[in-house]
Order: sequence, then structure tokens, then C-alpha cells
Amino acid sequence: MSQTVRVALNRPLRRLFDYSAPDHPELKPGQRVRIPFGPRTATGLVVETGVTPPEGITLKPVGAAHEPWPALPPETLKLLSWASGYYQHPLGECLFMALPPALRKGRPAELKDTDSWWMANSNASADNLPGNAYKQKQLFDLFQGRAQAMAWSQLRQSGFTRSQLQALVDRSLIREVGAPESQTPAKTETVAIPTLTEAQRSAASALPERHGFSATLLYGITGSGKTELYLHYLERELGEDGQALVLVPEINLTPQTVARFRKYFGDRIVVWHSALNDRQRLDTWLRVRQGEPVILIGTRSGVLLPFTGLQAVVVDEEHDSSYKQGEGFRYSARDLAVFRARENQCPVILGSATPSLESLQNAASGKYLRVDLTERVGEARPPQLRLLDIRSRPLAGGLSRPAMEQIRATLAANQQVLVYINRRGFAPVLMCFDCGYIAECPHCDTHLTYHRRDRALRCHHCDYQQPAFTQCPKCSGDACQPVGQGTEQSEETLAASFPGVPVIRIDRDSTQRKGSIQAILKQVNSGEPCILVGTQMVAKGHDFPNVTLVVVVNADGGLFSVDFRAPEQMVQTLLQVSGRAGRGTKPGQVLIQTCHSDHPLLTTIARDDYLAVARQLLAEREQNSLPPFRAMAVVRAEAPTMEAALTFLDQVRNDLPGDNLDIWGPLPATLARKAGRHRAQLVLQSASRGNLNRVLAQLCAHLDQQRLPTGLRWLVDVDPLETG
DNA sequence: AGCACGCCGACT
DNA sequence: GTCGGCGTGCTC
Repeated sequence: MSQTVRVALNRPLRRLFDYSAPDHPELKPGQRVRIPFGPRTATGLVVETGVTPPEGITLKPVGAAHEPWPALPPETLKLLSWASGYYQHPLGECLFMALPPALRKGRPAELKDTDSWWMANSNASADNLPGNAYKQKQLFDLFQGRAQAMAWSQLRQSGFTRSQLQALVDRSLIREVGAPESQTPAKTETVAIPTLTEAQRSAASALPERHGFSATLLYGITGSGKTELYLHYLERELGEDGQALVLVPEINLTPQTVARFRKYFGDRIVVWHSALNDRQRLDTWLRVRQGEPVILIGTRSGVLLPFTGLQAVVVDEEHDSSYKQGEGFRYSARDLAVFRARENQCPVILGSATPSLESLQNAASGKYLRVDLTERVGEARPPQLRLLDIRSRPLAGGLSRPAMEQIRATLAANQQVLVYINRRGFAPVLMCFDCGYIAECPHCDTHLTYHRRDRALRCHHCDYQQPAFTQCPKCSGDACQPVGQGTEQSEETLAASFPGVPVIRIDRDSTQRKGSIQAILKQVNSGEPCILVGTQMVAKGHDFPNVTLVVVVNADGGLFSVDFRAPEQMVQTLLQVSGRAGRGTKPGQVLIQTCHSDHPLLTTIARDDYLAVARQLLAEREQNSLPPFRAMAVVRAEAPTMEAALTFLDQVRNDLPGDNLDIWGPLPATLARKAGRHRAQLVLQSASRGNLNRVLAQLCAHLDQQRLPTGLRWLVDVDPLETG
């Protein structure tokens, strides 16, 4: 009996392909199959079986299945099909996103046991190694005087290569041996979850008890111990054989966080993040797929894993913008997490000290339950916030005199200081003081940032860089100087002002080397007086018990931005960074430098009342008919000229239906030219999510059939984070 | 996305 | 005379 199967491919095509499957009546949706595709073979995923074959096409026969079971179980398939339609991204690409790289490439769904064991030969010595063979010497030193065999996997992790190992074999210094007897790792000892405080206990009792779907917004101020509550909740809700998903922002997934979970749940904890290699990804993916009762702590893409027995979902720092994928399949992991919980009839907890306006509105409308945790753990008190108006105050390295004095006092009291600046580099601009010339990026519509350390001018939007100069290219004068504040400059000023006090800069530039942030955190946690200078990076999640003073160099960035989410994000970042102060036993203080100390947003923040600020912002959103009160999507276009981009979007606008839809634009993007490409956008809004979705689906189908001007690319972003 | 087919410039 | 640029079109 012959049948037809419908297959999705890992290509940016909004269509599927049918194959005859005469010899495979047992094929199921979600299975990987080899298929002939054009002149070659490819790996596809079956999405439907028993379909009516299309007329007028001779179907090619499907090849062999990669494995007899569906790589994507029904629940995951449903999630991704829904997401593909919601975010208007081709189904095939969505589905393949949920596979580990090895399975995407068509490799078998099994772990090759490539490990091997090696030992030093009895009379081997390093004497005959050439003097320049440092690595071989280092490697051989590990073997010497060791009675047990060394595993290749361990050596590889220590940074040695296969060829270095082979070199020692060729010199008859080491030899391969069989696997040692017991390789089963010792079961990790776990301890009981700490008793909750009174406040935590009452919050815990408010969280929904087992069975059925529920979504809870956990509003827990910084330092209130949300993590303990998650631990406790997981222990309470999770059965012996159940799986759990805990999503965290990338920056929070540190070894310390994982260790904290491992302490209580031992080997049941598995992790998922961008630093895993292909082998580790396949290993973890298979464990999840096989239904092992794991508690997976993962970043954004963890929400796409093939769970088969989800019993609880947690999204920590649910407001964090890193949950929204910024390119390709632009999904929100937080929203997909809620979808999965509903699909699995299990609870989801969305936790944050600064919840997104979306989630707050969902709580207000009764879609989510809200549970509050508004007391800090132990003796820690919420920090005291103070606005410091810096209009007409002299600044050094961006810091006002009162701020400097406060820093001095804090250091004198043997405590630590955190200085928050939202700008990398030394200065955001290099300007000629004779003629006003500003150094600009040749490929983007932006100025270049001056980096003092390597005397370079860099574009923060593309990879352009050039040596810095003082002679003006326009007027030939010698007056080009950096203007404005960056992390590098504050670092320098502070180091000069407080000799003998370590000044530690934490930003993308200073933490590029792998593991360097861990070393930094270790130094900070020693508790010695020091000054931390950092960008966004320091605002998130880290626990610095001895930091008692936080200085925000400039809070005005988000007050007057064109982007409608800018105020929300500014408030969240300010309160998150404030939350770094006074997490230990000593009280914390926060100084916010601003030129607008009477701005209502700032005065409300100064009362440390996030909910009041959020109410204010939500009222504005409602008044202006913005999300979460309307559904929003943007159509973006980029082309070799701005005219081409705008003409294209004009046409899109004309093709859209007028009723039940608000259209804004087309307008050039805030950064109109980026890496030599001209960008523009069209904003779409509708009171009905379903209506917007239908319009977008139609638009994409229509645009797919059109042939576009050369060099023009377009994309749809549903629930965009940025509309600048 | 790949990949093939297809028609116009600078090279042995 | 060819090698190769990337524009256009197709993949069940």
C-alpha cells in the first residue's frame, strides 16, 4: 500500500515537499528521513503522512529513515508548527532549530564512544623531547608518576590536541590501554533545600499546587531569594519521573548558578547554553528526548528541546530581552515557555524583580496569577536610591564631586563600589575642537567610538576600525579629542583618584577571554575594597555581597528615545543595577546622576517602587494604543539604497488591507545605514492578534511569489523589541 | 539556502 | 577563442 508523506527541509522556504513512501508505511510525523532533493540528497523531517498527492507532479520516493522513532515528539512538533505560523518563519527552519547540530547534518542519533585511555611507558623520560616541544612536555608531565590511565576526553578538555598525544606515542613515551574498570561517576551527594523565610514560605504557599496549566508572575524584588523559591517549588511539584525546564538569561547561567541547583538536585540537573560543543549538545538533547527526568537549566534555545514529560517550567528574569531571538526565527522563549506549559498542562512561573509590562498586564487581566515576594532575605534591606542632578556640576570621568566623595567614604569603610555606565570604550565620540569634525563610520550612519587601550576608533555596529588620530582630516588642525564618557575613561579616572584600590572593568571588551569573568567575580567576592566599572553586564543577576554603593553615571539615555520600549528598559536596568547594592548584611545606597532629576519617571524610580512606574508606563501604552494593548509587528527591509527600501515598503503598505489594521511608515530605521546597507521599516498594529497574524501570513505568501529588486531583503518581526 | 543554467567582460 | 562574474529560477 503506497502513501504520500509531506517533508520539511532546513531551507528558508515557506513550502513543504511531498514524497511517495511505498516501502515505508510506518513513517510518523517528526521522523528524520533521507530524501532526494534536486541533484542531491538531503535530510528532511516528516510533518504529515497519508496526504493526498498533488496533481501534475511525479513524486520521488522517500529514502530511509535515520532512526525508527520521531526525532521530534508530537508536543515539540506542535510547538514549532504553531511558532512557525505565529512568527512567520519557514517551518523547516523552525523544526531544524530544535535539533542538535549533529542531527541537523544528518548524522546518527547516537554518541560515538570516542574516549580512549593512555598511560606512560615504564621507563619513559622527557629527556629526549626537543626543547621547543613545550606542549608535549606539559602533556607528558601529566602522565608521569601516575598509576591510573588518563582519559583522552579529560586531556582534550585541558587543552591538548590529538596530534600532541600522538607525538608522545611516536616517541614511545606513552601507550594506549583498555578502559579502566569502573567508569560510573560517583552519585553526587545532595543536601536538603534550605528552609524558607517567612516571606518565602507565604509566597510558596500562594504558588499553584500540582495538576493542570497555570501561569504565575512571581514579582520578587532583588535579593528576595527567588531562586530558593524555584528550588522549593520544583521539589514540591516535580514527580520522580518528571522533567522540568528552567530558563535563565545567558549572562546568569554561571557555574555558581548551576552549582546552586546541583547542590540540591545532584545529577538531575543538566545545562543548555551556547558554549556547549556539538557532542555535549547531542548528549543532553538525547537525554531530554529519551524522557530522562532531568531539570534542565538553559538559555533561550532550551525552550525548543524535545521534552516528553514536562511537569514544571520556570522563566527567571522573564523581562530580559535576551529571551527574544534577534535574527532568523525571531521567537520569544518566554512566550514559547508559556505555550509549552499550557500544552503539557503544567505550571509555569515567570519570575522577575522588574516584570515586563506584558506580564504585568496579563496578571492584571487575570490571565496570570500574581505572587509577590517583597522582602529581602536575612538582614539585607532594600537599597536607598538618590537622584543627583548634575546640571552645571563639574564632572571628572563622568563622575560628579558628590559621587566621588561617596565613593571615597565607601572605600574607607572597607566596602565595594559599583559604577554603572552604559557605554563601552573610552569616549563615544572623537571630535575636532577647531572645526567640529566628528569621526564617522564609513559604512554606518554613526560616529566611531574611541578606544584608548589600543588607540583605535571602532564602529559598534559593524566590524570597522581604524587607528585613532589627532590631526583633523578636514581642517588639518591638531585638535581632535575624545568627547563624552565610556567605561575605559571612568576606569582611568577612578584608578588615578584612588591609588592602591583595584578598579575592575567589566564589559564586552574586558571579558572577551573565556572564563575571565569568573576570575573577576572571584576577586570581587574576596570582599576586599574595590571599584567595579561596567556596562549592562554588571546589572544582571550577579551577587556582590560587599558592594554597598552603586553609582549610575547617566540615567538620561532612555528618557527621550524614539523607541517605545526605551523607558521600560531604562527603568528595569536602573532597578536591576540598584539591586546589586547592599545584598549582604550592610545597607546599600544608589546614586543616580541625571540632568532631569524632576522627571516623573525618575522621581518614581527613586522611591524604588517598580510597580508604580510600571502602572505609569502601562497607562501611557494604553493611551497611545501600544503593546501590550495592541498586537504589533514590523516589516523591515534593507537594500543597497534607501530609495529601494522605501519603495518596496510603500508597495507592501499598498498591498495591505486597510481595515482593522494601523500602519505606520515606511520610515528609515534609526540607524538608517548599517554595514553599507540601507534600512527602513513599516510598523503594523491591530487590536486583534488573530487578524494581524492572518494579514502577515498573506503578506509573506504574496512576497514569496514576487521577484524582488536585486540586493533587497525583507523580514517580518512579530512582537518586536525594537521599533527604532 | 544550494545549485545549475545563462549570458557579457578580461585573460592565456 | 575561454574562464568567471552573479542574475534568475528550481528544488516534490
